[in-house]
Amino acid sequence: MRRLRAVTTRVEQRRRTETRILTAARQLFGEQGFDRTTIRAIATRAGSDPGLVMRYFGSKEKLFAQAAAIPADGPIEGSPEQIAEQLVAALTEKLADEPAAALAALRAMFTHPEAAEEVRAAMTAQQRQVAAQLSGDDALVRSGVIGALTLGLVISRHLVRLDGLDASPEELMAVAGPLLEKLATG
Amino acid sequence: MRRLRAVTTRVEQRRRTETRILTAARQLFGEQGFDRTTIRAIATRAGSDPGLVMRYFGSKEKLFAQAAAIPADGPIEGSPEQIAEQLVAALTEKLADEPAAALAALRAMFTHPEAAEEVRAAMTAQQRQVAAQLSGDDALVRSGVIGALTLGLVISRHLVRLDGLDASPEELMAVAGPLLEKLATG
DNA sequence: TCATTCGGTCTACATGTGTTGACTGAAAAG
DNA sequence: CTTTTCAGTCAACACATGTAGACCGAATGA
Repeated sequence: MRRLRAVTTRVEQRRRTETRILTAARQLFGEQGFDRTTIRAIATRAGSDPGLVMRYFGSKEKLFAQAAAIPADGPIEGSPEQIAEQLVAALTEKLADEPAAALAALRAMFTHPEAAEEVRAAMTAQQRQVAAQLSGDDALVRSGVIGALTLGLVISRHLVRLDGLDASPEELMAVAGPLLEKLATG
Repeated sequence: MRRLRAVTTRVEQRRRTETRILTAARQLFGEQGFDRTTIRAIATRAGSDPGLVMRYFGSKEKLFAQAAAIPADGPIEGSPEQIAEQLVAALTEKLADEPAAALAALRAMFTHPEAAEEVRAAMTAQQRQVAAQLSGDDALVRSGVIGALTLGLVISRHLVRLDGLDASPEELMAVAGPLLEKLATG
């Protein structure tokens, strides 16, 4: 303990390396999905080694679970008008910049069962909140269409890079916002 | 040639086997995507042999290209109201039953570059037609949102099986139809 | 100063997969 | 009847990948 302070301590070095690996994993999972992303590629991009990746994260599955954890959305509640307002705000944010972890989950959800469950859970949670506050016997369908529209826009912009969706979030919401209002208010 | 007629002729047998393989491939590609679908699994489901699959289709890539070919949509043209009407008709059909080949392409597009190009091409084609007929300087954005909404609904229903989207196509279109009209007419 | 921990590197193994080629038997052709 | 073609089967190969374990050297702690 009575030593000259090392330039970087050991725990800090460990933390940095883990972060580099996790960042590289998020990027690659988001770009290529789960199956096409190899432990070796992650290690290379992180400037590290496949063996370390395994030692630190246990397995490719566990690494993915950590890298593709979707941050929970805030609660949605209030009158239909307030609901619409909150939906617009949430979607605007998702269009501006969706976190890399969420993009990784979205990319992988179509081929990776656990990623599918992750996204389903997140979407279902929001959907139930919305449906509970809406009136009308088609509330469930409308909340479903809200989810589908949200999913479609986020995917089309960040993953598919569809023509016309590379506009600014404001321009997009000028078009999509009224749709959400219509769906929320009936 | 002067023989008793065989129960099934050779060319016919060949055609049948090819069809069984193609059907099995479409199903599996649609259920699990490209990477997780193995030639062996396709052969097994088709009641055939991996070697035959290769001989008949050349490679896994070529088989996928044949299995995941998206049928082209009909032309879309006319006034904004007519455009809306045609969009509603097209989407209703996609919600009722999307062909297995299209589902395979949609499932694989997020991880398989050629599948992505396939879907992009189909969507871009329709999108250009729509954008050309719409008025307003946000025509491109609106056509993009139309595409995103369509994609979101089809994916959410057939691939993600989102809550609330298992309703009948009519119920869904009762909610989504007005959105398309709004997008088309501005 | 000495022993221990631990981040990092390298090698190797087991497994699954696309793909190839040899082989068989029956249908087709003469 | 003889030869040729070809659908179908089987075994094997080359390769990539997840994963485990041995090993090294520096930071750590007494």
